Amino acid sequence: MATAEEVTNGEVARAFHLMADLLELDGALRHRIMAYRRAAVRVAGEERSVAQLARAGRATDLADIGDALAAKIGELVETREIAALEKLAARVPRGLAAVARIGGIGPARARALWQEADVTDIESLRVRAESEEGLTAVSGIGPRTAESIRSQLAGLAAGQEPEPRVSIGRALPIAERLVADLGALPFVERAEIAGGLRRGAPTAKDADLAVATSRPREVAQALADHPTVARVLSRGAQRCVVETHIGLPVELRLSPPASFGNLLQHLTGSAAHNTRLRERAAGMGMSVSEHGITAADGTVTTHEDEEGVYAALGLRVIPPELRRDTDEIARAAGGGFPELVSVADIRGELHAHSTWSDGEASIAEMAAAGRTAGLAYLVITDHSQSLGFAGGLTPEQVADQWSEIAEVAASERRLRLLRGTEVDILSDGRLDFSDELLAEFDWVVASVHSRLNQSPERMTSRLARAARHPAVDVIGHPTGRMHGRREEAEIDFDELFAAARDGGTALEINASPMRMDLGAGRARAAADAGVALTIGSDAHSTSGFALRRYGVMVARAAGLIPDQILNCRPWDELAARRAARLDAA
DNA sequence: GCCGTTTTCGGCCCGACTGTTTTCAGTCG
Repeated sequence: MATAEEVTNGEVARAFHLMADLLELDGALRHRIMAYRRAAVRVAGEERSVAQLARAGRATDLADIGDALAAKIGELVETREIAALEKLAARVPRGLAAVARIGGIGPARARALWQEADVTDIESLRVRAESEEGLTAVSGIGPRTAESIRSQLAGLAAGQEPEPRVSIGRALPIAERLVADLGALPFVERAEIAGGLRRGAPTAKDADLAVATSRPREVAQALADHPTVARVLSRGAQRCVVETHIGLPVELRLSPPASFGNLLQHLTGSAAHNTRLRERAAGMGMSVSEHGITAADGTVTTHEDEEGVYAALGLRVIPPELRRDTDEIARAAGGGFPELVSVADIRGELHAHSTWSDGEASIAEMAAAGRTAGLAYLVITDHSQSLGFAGGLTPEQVADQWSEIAEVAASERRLRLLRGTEVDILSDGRLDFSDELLAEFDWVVASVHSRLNQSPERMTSRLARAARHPAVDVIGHPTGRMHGRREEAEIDFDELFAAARDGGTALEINASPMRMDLGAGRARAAADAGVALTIGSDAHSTSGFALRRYGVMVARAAGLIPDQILNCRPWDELAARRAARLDAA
């Protein structure tokens, strides 16, 4: 188990990313920079403590970590510093990396701005851009680039950095509408969403679309003319980039139907996955691109579907959610993958709200919507009393609510309607209802909603205590993260997983796209630790059950099968599980 | 800086588009 003082994998990864950024701005050799980036991704994706591996002298067990980087990890672990990084940071201005991230600048032009115009950060760039000599005196920057930089600076608040990311919950529906409309064009053979949205990444920088057609210019025109599109950013024979009215960039790539599989594979990525795939291909004397696979003798083979692309490289097709450069290529070369969980596998809903607390629909309306969504059972889990701002229920209100649930349940023939609660986990780990009341619910979700910035020790013991409670069936949105708003709470996950496993309590994959919490990496680790998982839509309206799909994306990215998700099982099994735990207590 | 179906040196993933350096480097994905 990691101690609180140990250097985390995230800190090692950040140091390597920073090193790569600074080396790039310093004009270092490209492949040396790539080595740092690659190592950073590797470390960030590692489930074990890299610091402890380093202490054991085994850091080079990790791919992409050689003697030099292992020594730097060791240095960071022992001294909290890397001398080479400090030296570089003293030479290269810290703010230059932000300059390089402005569209159209990049490391080479940032370096030129620094060397030729003394630009060291966004503010000095702003000063220079407004000065008399301007930006065009700097090599590599002409009038067009200078104007683009000025307009980006104008839209940038002081101190703010570029590159906003959009939640998948906002981006995916737009991408689906565009794909449906483009796919309906008579000269379009196929249209698919690709990129991070297809891989189920929680946030997206843009939406990537792949279209098979013999008339690419007309498809690009149709995209440019689409009512959701505000303006065209870039346009060529095979690619068209637009910006939608909500500010989401959309990249459309076009290919003939014969090589659509190659394009879809390429555009789905991830970048790291594609890099690995191409390395494998190179080892086999082949070369992979969006246009096809080139053999050693120069002949190019194209593929209508992704299956063909992977088969040509001796691989089984890899579910998009797993294409993250972890171990998926090795697995695809071996036995392949089990059938991952899908929305159709989910039998019931274990986390939903009504107007009794902060939901928008009545219990009857939620029941009807749940039935329409194909649920066999639905647990109403409104908030508990201390959550005042969300209309939490007192024990008296709970009794009244049970009467209403009984009434609605009596008229529901196909849907089993159940009495649940999302009980608040108080700051010391006690629960917001008495043990006696909690034991009477059909299902209990316990969640943290306040004081998320407690020390790691307190937060861990708080969650672990709730997880050991015999009446708690699942911990809701365990880390509290919300994309773009707050990071996950600092928790000792080994300890939480142990408490959940020993207590027979599940951890939730909360499907709300703003949360998607647990995330894929944590969910995988939980499952590996023997912890059961649930997928909870956290529906606050009748349309909320549709959010299940985001939770399914997380579960698939974690490599989970239906057996590992509790609400893929019939209700009677869950009820028996709960009864056994209450009996044992 | 890493690594070995090119095996301890010499490679390292591929291509579209843009603007500028007038023949191509840089950026981006």
